[in-house]
Amino acid sequence: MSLKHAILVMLEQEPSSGYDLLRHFRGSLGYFWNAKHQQIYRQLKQLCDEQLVTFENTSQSHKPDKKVYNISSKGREELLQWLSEPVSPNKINDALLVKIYGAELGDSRNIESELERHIEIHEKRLNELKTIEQQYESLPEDKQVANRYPYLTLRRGIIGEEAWLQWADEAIQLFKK
Amino acid sequence: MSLKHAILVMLEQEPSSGYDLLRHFRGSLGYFWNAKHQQIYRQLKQLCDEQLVTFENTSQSHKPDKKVYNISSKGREELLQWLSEPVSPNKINDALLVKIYGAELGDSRNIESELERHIEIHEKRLNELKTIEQQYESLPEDKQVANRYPYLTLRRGIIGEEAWLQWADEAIQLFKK
DNA sequence: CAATATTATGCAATAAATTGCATAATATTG
DNA sequence: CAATATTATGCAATTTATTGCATAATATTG
Repeated sequence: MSLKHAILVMLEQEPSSGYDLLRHFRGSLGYFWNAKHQQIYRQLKQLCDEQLVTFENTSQSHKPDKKVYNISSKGREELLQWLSEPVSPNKINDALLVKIYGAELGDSRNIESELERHIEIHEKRLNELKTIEQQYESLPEDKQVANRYPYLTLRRGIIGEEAWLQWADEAIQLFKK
Repeated sequence: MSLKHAILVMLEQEPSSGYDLLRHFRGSLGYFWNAKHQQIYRQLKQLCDEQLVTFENTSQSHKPDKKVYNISSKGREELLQWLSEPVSPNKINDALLVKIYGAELGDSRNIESELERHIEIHEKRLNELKTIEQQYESLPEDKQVANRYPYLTLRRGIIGEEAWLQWADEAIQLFKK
């Protein structure tokens, strides 16, 4: 499980509320980790129990109160430990590919339109990522250097989405035959 | 959950035992669905309970008995139904990227060697997939046409792995700086 | 001939993720 | 001004996935 560590990595960068983390997961970091708000809030509570994070109640004007979480020194230790351990490569469980695998059975036009729907989603995603990349490229060099590792994860997203779309092109051509 | 449907899709192609399915998942199909043997056996039992599959006990000479599962007509219905429903795009939860995101904190040489370890795994995987592709390409045309949809999923694997390695190249260059 | 790998199956416990439910204030759009 | 979206939080139940344990026969390699 790395939701724990994904959260710690983010808190290390800056103190955040559960909602901040959620947006982070949905936005720029969503191309490498996904989590629902229920999962995040629960995980934050657990991290509190394990004393890996602390929090402060912050009242906001005209908005509900929020809890701003900070990584603790114990949390930083845990994170460093985890960073030094090997992780296993990503497992792919891709329902769309299961469908395509079985396309002979079903209505291939239906599956084709499903594929087109996915293409739109991936194109949108790629555009979002490229926008973030442009923002990165317009940063002064020192800030680019400071963010080179997070930038690498962005590159993974871009290269991954481009490859996905390249594959989808091949797929569509086969469906059109 | 699509393990259910992944199994049904495979049983639709040919009757298999739990162990056959496991090898299928580990081998040619592993690039789009992963499952442990415990999960497969349990799922097969559930599919039996739901009457989506049937099975026959087959005794083998010099080997333990096995149960060969068949998709039932009810199972085929269920599968067709599922094929017509939309699925949501794949969620990516990539622990390696979490690590790279946080590489500034940890020992970057450590993370670099971790990356190299992953590169070897992905290179091996790509070679396996390309071997399968060559086998496909040497099939007579009618068989190629018959397997064009499963072939598409193979293409997804190849394009995906190539893109991964392309990204890893970029990443290694940055670590070497 | 001993160790290891492969074929073959499964239960039980735990961990993780998803889904449903629940609240509540402000902001925005039509 | 009503509807919808956004900000903000969380519990409970269910579903899925992983890990540990367990067995047992044959095949292969050193």
